[in-house]
Amino acid sequence: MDASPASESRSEMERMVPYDPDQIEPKWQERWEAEGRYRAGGPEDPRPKFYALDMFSYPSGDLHMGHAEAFAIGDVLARYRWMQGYNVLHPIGWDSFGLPAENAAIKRGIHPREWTYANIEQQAASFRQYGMSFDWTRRLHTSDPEYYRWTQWLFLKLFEMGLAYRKNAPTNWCPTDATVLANEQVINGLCERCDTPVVRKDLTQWFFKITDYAERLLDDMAPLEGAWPERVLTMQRNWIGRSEGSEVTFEIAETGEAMTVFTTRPDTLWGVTFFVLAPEHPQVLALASIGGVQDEVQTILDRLQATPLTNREQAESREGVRLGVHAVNPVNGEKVPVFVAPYVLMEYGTGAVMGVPGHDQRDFEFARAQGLEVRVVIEPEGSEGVDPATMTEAFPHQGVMVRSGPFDGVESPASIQAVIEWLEAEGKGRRAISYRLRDWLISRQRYWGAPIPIIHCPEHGEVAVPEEDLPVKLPHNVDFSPQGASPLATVEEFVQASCPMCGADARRETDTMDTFVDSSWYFLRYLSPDDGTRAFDPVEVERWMPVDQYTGGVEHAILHLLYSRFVTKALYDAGMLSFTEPFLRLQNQGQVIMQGAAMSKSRGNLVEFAEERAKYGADVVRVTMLFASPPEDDVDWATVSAEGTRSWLGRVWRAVHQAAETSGELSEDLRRFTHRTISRVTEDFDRFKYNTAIARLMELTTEIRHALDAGGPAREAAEKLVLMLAPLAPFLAEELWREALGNEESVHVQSWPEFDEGLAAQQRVNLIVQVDGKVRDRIEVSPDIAEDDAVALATASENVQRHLEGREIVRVIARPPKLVNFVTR
RNA sequence: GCGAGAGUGGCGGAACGGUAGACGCGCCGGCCUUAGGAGCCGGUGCCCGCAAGGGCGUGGGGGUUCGACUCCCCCCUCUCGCACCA
Repeated sequence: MDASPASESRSEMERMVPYDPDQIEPKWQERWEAEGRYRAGGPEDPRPKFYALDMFSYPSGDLHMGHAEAFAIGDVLARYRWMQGYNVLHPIGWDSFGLPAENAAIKRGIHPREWTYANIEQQAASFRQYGMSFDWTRRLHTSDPEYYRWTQWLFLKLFEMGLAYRKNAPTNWCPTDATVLANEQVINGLCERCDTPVVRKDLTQWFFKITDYAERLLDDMAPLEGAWPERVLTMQRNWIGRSEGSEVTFEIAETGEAMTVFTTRPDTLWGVTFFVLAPEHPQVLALASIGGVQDEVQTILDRLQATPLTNREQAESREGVRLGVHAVNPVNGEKVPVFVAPYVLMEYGTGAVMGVPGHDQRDFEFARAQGLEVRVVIEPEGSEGVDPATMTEAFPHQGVMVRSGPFDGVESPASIQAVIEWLEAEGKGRRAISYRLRDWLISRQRYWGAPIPIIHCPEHGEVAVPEEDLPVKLPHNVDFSPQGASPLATVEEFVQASCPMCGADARRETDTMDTFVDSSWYFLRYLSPDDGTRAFDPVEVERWMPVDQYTGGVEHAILHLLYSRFVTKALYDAGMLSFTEPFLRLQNQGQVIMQGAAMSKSRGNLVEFAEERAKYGADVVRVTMLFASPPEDDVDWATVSAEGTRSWLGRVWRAVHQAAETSGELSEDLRRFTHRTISRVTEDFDRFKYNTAIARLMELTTEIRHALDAGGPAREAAEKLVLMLAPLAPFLAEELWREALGNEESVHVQSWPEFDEGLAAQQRVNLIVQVDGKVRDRIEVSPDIAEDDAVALATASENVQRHLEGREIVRVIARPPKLVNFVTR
């Protein structure tokens, strides 16, 4: 290779200022801000709208590389849509209520508010340094009274609709910290903070009736198919856990009271040999007294009471207490013994099950442990009978009904339907659907959250705080160290209230709301963040919603996304929204891990965004993240090369500067390559495949380099390169666009480059010639080569001739211009 | 156990059923340099061969096809969710 290109670029380099992010990034950040560059257009804006939403940040500290990944992906899309001519709304806010603020405050002796807002400021500064195209005028924090006022309004709305209610429920309780813990805060049965074994405690709690929406939450997933990641939809489906079956009513022989069970297999009713109640079932103690076994039952209850909800070992045992009463099987009048056993859960179905040991593994194990009869009433088709005495496990599959009275010989699955219809006709049961989904427990005995706007009146019970009295403000000076009750209960002036209905002395609710309530509607608040008269402006909501693209981590696959969907449907039912699904498309980005492990402070492998940014610059961090893998895959920061990215952006820097000095028509080759690149990069952007888009841009950079080294013009190609680089490396692109290429206007208001189909098409392609499927030659041909010509060329190939020697061609597969395959014998 | 997804060079990763490994990291060689951890040019799946060329290669085994990383069946491994859901 000739040495002169190298020396040429060397002299260029000596004249040229080197690529230095520190010199360009702060400058543009300030100017964009001053120009209001990313403010969404108002109602008069004629462009089509695009609502690009990123899952907002929890202010637990400064940004780390996980944020860098997630927000880079969201930002590239927003910038790309701007360039495509959309009016883009790309807001940012903070999910700023929550337990970590309290924990940090307790640990450091500062107020949660101080800690929270200091972190927010730090994150906001980092976002700016990162080049995020946020509309800062819409910024919100869920812990601001101006925001949580409307979270309280939402609560009242649901309360009014009968969707918010209070009931007694078991919770996780840490005896040392004297507080309730979320399930996530119980690690292996221990309190995450003090390692004390967690126990169960029944408390009266507020719930949202999300179970009323189970069916719709399921049905409305249909249009999300293909637009949301499949696994998120699957997780939501599993979480809702719909089971079809029937309810069947048994009768307690000794008392005559009805006892209903839910079963998905009513075709096994003739195999019932016992009946089991959950220990917490409300009838248990009364029934136990009949058989005189209250003490045994109480022992189980006490032990359960001391067992954390998350500890399942307890329930895996097959212990149980015979209550001494009997249940009458409605299908055959048989009396079977009633037990109480911890393997039956109060939370699912009716808290009572019919015991069918022949066809349910848990029932089978229980029967063996308790010495109960196992009866086979379903047999595999064509089997000559199963002996219960020698069974080692239940037969839970479908089959033919036997020993089932009128249903003998009926096969499943039709048998299930037949039995249900028969039960309904006989008045012994009915078709039923059971869900795994429970109501959403939203009360927290915590300080740093939105107070629940309810007043407890001795006369009128739970009374809504009148809307005009909102917000119910969080008092500032509160001892928020864990006491057992909500810290707000210790603030007498907060608690004291008068009943809005009768004016009598009353007490304010002291629980605060789960932070998932805050985040279940924030995407609506962005649309009119300063409206002091209502939660959201319906006109703006009509204009912007639903969200066109939602970007965030899979960790919210269930909770946040399910809650937001629920709240949207509830507001639709309230007549306040015209749509029932908030997010049209969902994009999950992968996690950023470090040396094969999830990043965490405790593991000591947390990579701070600020450090990487200081080392490489924002553009390099962005591009490195995006180039490492497709957005949905995990990225191990230890295995990616920011150095490689920096060196590429340096090449871009030099090539564009040098190309800017050239003028005139591009060479045919470079022009075609440029158009081809635009075509492919556009396609990659549309598929969110930023990694391959960057690879294409790297190739274009190399082509420009070659053209320059050959002394040819490259300016036009460099311009296109910079335009396509703009969403990915916004600072560098802006600097090159305005300074090196000398444009007046920002690169970020330019249109995405167009390409000419004809030019983008390849003018020479490789014709693959195969003999029996093995590649024997590659011939460069025109893309519009005729089949005959292709076969002729292929036949003429020397190497192909060698392989055809002595063989008979039985078939020729020709797919011009790509392939000719000779099939021989 | 159930459900979902994934297994491709030393590494991150590319490949409408049609050139496997684009692009990058790393490594090797060259150029330029007083020097270079800068830049530029080239090479780089494994094996045989000076080369031309050939053989083998996408977790394993079958199948469909002229042709399979890609589609179908069975198996193995890994990751992630859920997990006594009656």
